[in-house]
Order: sequence, then C-alpha cells, then structure tokens
Amino acid sequence: MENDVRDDVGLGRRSPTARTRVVVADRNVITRVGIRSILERNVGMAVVAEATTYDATLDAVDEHGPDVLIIDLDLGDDTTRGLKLCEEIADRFPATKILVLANTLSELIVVEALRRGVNGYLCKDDVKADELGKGVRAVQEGDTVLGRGVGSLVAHGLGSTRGVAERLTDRELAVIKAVGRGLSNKEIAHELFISESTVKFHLANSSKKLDAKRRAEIVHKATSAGLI
Amino acid sequence: MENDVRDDVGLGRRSPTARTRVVVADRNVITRVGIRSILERNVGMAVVAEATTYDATLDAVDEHGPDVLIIDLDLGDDTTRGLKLCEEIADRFPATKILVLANTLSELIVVEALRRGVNGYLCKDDVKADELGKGVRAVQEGDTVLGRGVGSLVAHGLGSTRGVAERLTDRELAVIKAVGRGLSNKEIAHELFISESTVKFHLANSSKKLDAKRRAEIVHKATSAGLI
DNA sequence: TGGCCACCTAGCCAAATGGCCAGTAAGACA
DNA sequence: TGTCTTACTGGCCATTTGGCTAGGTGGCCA
Repeated sequence: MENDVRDDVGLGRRSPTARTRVVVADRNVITRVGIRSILERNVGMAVVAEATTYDATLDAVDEHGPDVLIIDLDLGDDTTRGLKLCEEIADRFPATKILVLANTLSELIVVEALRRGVNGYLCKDDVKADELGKGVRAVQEGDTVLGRGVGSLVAHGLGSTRGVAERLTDRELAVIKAVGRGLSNKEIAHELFISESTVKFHLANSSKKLDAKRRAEIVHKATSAGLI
Repeated sequence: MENDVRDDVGLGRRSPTARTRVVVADRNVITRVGIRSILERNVGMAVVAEATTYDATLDAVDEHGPDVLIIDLDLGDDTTRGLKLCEEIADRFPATKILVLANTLSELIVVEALRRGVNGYLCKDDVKADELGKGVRAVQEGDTVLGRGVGSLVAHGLGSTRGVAERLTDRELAVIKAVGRGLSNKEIAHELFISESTVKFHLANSSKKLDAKRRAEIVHKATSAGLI
C-alpha cells in the first residue's frame, strides 16, 4: 500500500529527536542495510552501530549502550556462541533489550534464547516491513515479542510433557558433527579419544534431547537448527 | 502465502537515465529493501519489481523484461523449484541475465544452477556492498560472476575425477527426506509403497551422487544444500 | 531397433547401530 | 557429608544398515 522506500540511507546520522537507538548485528550487509532502511522510516529510530562478529557486537553495545540490539544469532560458525553472547549482554547491560532476528525457526534455539534473557524473537522470512519497527518498539517498552509461528512453537514445546529442547553439551555436539560427516562410531571414538561406547552414550542422550529416533534425524535437526 | 503477487513498489519509478533494470526475487522483505537501497546508490540502476514467490517472479520477468533478475533460489520449500524456474527464464527470456543470491553455499546447487543458464552466483553472507552493484553490471554485460569461494568450489568440483553433484531424482529426494525424519528403511518402504530393497537402492545411489559414506552424511549434505 | 535412464525387486552377509544393563570418576553444590 | 550432573566405559543382543550381485519394467531418444 504505502510502501515508499527511502533509498537515501543516511549513514547512521542520528537525528536529534531520536529516542530509540539501535545496534544491528548481522554478518550480512544486505540485511544490515535493509534493517537500517526500514527502521529509519520510523521517526525516532536510529541505527547507531553495526556489527558483524560476536566480539564487535559486545563492543558496540558497550560503547553505544543502545535501547535495542537486533541480532542474528548466527554470526560465526557456532550459534551457541550467539546464545552465550545474548546471556552476557542481558546480564551486563540490562537496559539494552535484545531482539533476535533469525534465519531459521528452531524450537531448540528459541527456547534457549528466551531462557537467556532475549526479549523478542522474529524470523527474517516471516516479518513484514512494518512489523520490524513495531517489534523494536515493543521490546523497548518491555514487552516480549514472538513472531508468527514462534509463539505457537514455544507454547507447543512448553505444553509437552517432556522437558523439551534441553541444551546439548559440547561433547554431544562434537559427536553429532562427526556423525554428520559420515563417520562411524568407531571412527568418531578414535577421533575424539574416547571409546565407542561413549560415542553411543552421547548419541543416545542427544536422541532424547532432540526427540530423534535415529542418528540421521539427530543430524537433520541439529543442521536445521544451525548447530552444525 | 498471502503476499503472493509482486508488489510493484512505486518508488522504482524508472529514471530516464536508468540503463539497468532489475527484478528482485526474495521472500525476505529486509533483503529486498537492502538490495534496493544498495543498488539505487548506483546511478543507472533501478529495481522495477519485487517478487516473493516462484510464480510472481516469472510474472514479473515476463511483464518488465528486466536486464537482470536477482534471485534467491529458496523462495518456497523446495529449492529444486527455483532451479527449474531459472532454467525456464534463461530459456524464455534470454535477454534477462540471472544473478543468484544464495543464503548458503552448496556445490550441489551452484553446479546445477550454472548448468541451467544462471549467469552469476553470489553468497549473501559474503558479498560486500559494492560487489552487488558490480555483480549486476558484470552479468548484464555478459560476464559470469562467481562470488568469493563459489569459484573455487566449482573448480574443485569440476577438477575431480568423478562426475560431481549429479542431480538427485525425485524418488531419491523423497527417500532422503524420510531418512531425515528418522524413519527406518522398512518404515520408508511402507510410506512410499515400495520395497525395503528399493529404499536401500535409492540411498546407495544418493550416497554416490553426494559422495557421502553414510545416511547421516547424506541427510547432512542435503539439509545444508537446502534440498530438504 | 537398441541403448540409456529412472525406477523397482530379491537375497546374502558383514558391519554398524540402538537399547538395555551396570558401573567409575571428577567437579559443583548445599 | 552426601547428592547431582557430566563424562566416560564395558558387555549383551536384536535390529538396522550398507555393499554386493543379479535381475525386472517402462519411457525416451537417436
């Protein structure tokens, strides 16, 4: 309908009336520019810094003390790192609200993120242009925002009898990665300097946590969740 | 998908000096806005239409006859569909050059895309802001552009002795999807109304094509490639 | 017409996997 | 102190798997 795009992406020039200051963390330039364009249509919103790595994100938040951090958890090769970063930021900078903007929708990640103090979780492919600004404003005001599908996913998870989507240990993750590379239990045991029994043990635990019947399903779920 | 038709965003009003007319196909608003912002910094480039589905993409190309189509193959739940679309466009509209802008880098997809007449392949996370404009201009002028890493991937693939990344048949894909859901061969056989032997046959073929040793690796590679 | 391809089936056998049991050891915590 | 969690190990046994050989069909194309 209205859909007038401003292409004059003023590079982070903060307007004097700006009330909502945002830091964007995403490894993808196109996405960063897009978010900037969309947010700066909203009066009173300004992107004050961009970051492409976990370390840079922490620095940017520390330096600018933004109202909202928009972050894609998948900034490196390890989403777990992104989760830890959120925890740290929520802990050290409680004034900065965190809005996760994810590529994929994974129960595993959503639940973990919320547990670690994230204030909102949107899925890139699902948000409409106006929802991004609304989401930023909502988390700034203390609401928890969950994008389309995310809410029901979480509700479904929490409603289930089992303790869903428990966190995978480092060891379990290492084994799953090896399985994804097509190694046999014996080969994995050799590579990780543990016994074949232990490999099976970790896989059995992973199976329960991910609610997967077979190793192929474990790999599929872990891959979809961006864990490997 | 409610948002099925191309929204011919008014802003894309073609300036009289515009020489490169671009259609952008991506399900993600943020990305579309980002691409638009970046391209329209370049004098002589205009985004004349956006599309979010395969059908809308074809319509947009048909209607606007752009110089370049920037497309994310993953517009629906089936990347294969995106590949077929490229083939059709390359065939029916040879004047429109196709630049794939992918989320993930997969040898499988790259090779298939090039085979089907795609003129360029960039990886979203790798492109820098200026490279996008350069890429568009390059494909428009008839060059083939491969992003960082893409080239070496292809070279590596083609250099190998085996016929790499052969196309998976529909049946093989169906079996792989089922494996990813954690089904046993017996269960898959029952679900697809074929015998267990046939399931094993398809998996063995998939193994060769994907160069995977075990079913878990097949699932991993297929998942990473966006095939399932 | 013959050849190629996708697809389907069968059986055999060795290896890998998954589920179960019962343990040890180290560090955190109250 | 005892209890918890995480990590690790072993053995047993049924099932699943992967690799092999050796066939079958129908469709498409030169």
